[in-house]
Amino acid sequence: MSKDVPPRAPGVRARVRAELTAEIKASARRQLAVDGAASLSLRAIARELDMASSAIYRYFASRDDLLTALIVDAYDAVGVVVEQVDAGIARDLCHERFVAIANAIRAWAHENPHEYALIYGSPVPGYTAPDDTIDPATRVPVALISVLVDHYQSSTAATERAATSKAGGGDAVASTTDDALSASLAQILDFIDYQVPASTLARGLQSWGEVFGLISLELFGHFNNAVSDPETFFELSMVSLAERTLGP
Amino acid sequence: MSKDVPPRAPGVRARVRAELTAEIKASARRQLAVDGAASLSLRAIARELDMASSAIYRYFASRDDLLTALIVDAYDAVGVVVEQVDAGIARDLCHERFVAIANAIRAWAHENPHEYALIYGSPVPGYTAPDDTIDPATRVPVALISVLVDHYQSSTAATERAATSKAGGGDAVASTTDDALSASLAQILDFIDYQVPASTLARGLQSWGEVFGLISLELFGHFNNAVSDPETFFELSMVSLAERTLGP
DNA sequence: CTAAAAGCAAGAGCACTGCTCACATTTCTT
DNA sequence: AAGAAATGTGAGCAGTGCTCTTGCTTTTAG
Repeated sequence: MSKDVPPRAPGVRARVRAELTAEIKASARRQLAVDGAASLSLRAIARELDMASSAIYRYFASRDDLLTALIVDAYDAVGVVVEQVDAGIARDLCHERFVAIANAIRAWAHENPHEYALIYGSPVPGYTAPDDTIDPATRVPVALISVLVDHYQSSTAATERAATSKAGGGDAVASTTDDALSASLAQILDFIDYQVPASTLARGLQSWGEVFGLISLELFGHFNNAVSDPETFFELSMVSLAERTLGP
Repeated sequence: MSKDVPPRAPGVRARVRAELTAEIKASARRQLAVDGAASLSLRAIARELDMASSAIYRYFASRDDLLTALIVDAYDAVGVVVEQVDAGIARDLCHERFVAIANAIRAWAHENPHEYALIYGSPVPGYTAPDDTIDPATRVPVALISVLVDHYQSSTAATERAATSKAGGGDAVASTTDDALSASLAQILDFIDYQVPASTLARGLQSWGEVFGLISLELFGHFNNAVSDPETFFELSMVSLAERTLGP
C-alpha cells in the first residue's frame, strides 16, 4: 500500500520553517518599532514566541544576522513604496515624480522611524553591510536617478529638435572640473551606462543628499526648536529642489 | 603657627575629581573611536582605569550620562573646528567661507567617524537629547547661517545702492508660498531676529541638509560601489552648492 | 582639634544580554 | 524500517548596566 497523504517531499518542514522565520522577523520588527535597533533582544523574541532562546539560532546565525534581514526588509519596504508612488505618475512629469518620491520617502520615514534609522542612520558598531543588502539598497536611488535620466533624455530630445549643438541645460560650472567630476563618479557612470553626463548625475546625487539630509536632520531631532512645521518646510523644499535639479 | 601648605579649601578633592572625570571621558573616547558608541562599556573603562565598575557611577549617573558628555564634547569639537576655519577667511568671501566650512565638517567626520555618528547618526534607542546638548549643537548651523546672513546683508546693501526697491536676488519661487514658508520657519526666524527673509533661510537649511546628507551618505557607506572619489565629488559639490545657495 | 558630615571606593549581587554545547526529539531520506 | 539531517531544549559561560551595603578618607562644622 501507499501512504495516504505523503507529506510533501520538500514540504511540511520547509514550510513551517519559513513560517517561523517570518514570525521571528515579525516579532523583531515589533520590538524594533518600540525600542529601536540597539535594544533588540533575541531572548525577548524567544519569550514572545514561547521557545527557547537557543532555538532562534536555528533560524538566524546571530543577532547581526537578524538585523541584516530586517535591514533588507526595510530597504525593500521603502523601495516598493517609492516605486509604487512613482508608477502612479506619467513618465514625463519629472518634477511631480521627483517631489512625490521625496515626500513618499519622508512619509515612510515618519511611519517607520526606527527602520529608517536602521538603514539610513549610523551603522551598528563593527557592522559591515553584507552583500545581500546592497541590491535592495539601490531601489530608492535608482528611482531618483531614473527620473533624472528620463528628464535628461526628453529635454535633450526637445533641444535637439530645436537647436543643433549645445545639448542640455548645462550651467556655468567650469568645464575644467568636468574631468575630475567624471572620474569621481566613474563607478556609477559605468553602472548606469553613461546615459547622462556626469554633471547631471552629480546634481542627482546632490539632490539625493539633500532629500536624505533633510529627512534625517528632522527625524534625528536637529530641527527641534528650529523648524516649526517640518512637513510644510520639506514639501516646499522639494518643489524648490526639483526645480534646481531638473530646471524650471 | 599656621599650616605650611593648607590644602585648598575647595581644593584637592574637587581637583582629583575633575581629573578622574576627564580620565573616564578620555577612556570612553578611546573606546568609542575603536568600537563605536553602542559597545561602549562602563566596565571596560573601569578595567582600564583600574577601579571598580561601581565607582564610575560617582562620576556619571549612568551610561547615557557618559554618552551625553561625549556628545557635548563632539558637538564642541566639530564646532570649534568650523569656527576656526571660518575665522581664517575674510568675512566678505562668503563662497569661500561656505566651502571651507563644509570641507572642514567632512574632514572632521572622517577623522572622527564614530563621534560624527554619535551626533549626526541615529540617536541611541530611547534616548532623548538633554538640554545641555542643544547649545553646543547649534554651533555648526549657526556658523553656516552667519555666512548666509553676511552674504545677504552685503548683497542687499550693494543692490540698494544700485536700485531702489526690489531687494535681494530672489528667485522665481511663487510668492504665494512665502507665507507658508515663513510660518514653517517661524521659530528659527524668531531666533535669528529676522535678519534674512524666510526664503534665504530656507535655502540655508536646505544647504545644511545637503552638506550633512552627502557626508552621512558617504560615511555610512551608501556611496560604496558608486562614487569612486568621494572627496573630489564632495568638494566639487560644495563649490556648486555655494553658488546655488549664495548666487554666483 | 575633634566630631560629625559628606564624598568616595570596593565588592557582592541582581537581572539581563548574546551565544555555545550536549542532549532529546522530530522529520526527511534512502 | 533504519540512518541522517534538521529542530527544539536547558544548562551554562562571559559579558553588560546598575544598586546597595560596607568601610574608608576627606572636608566641614563646632
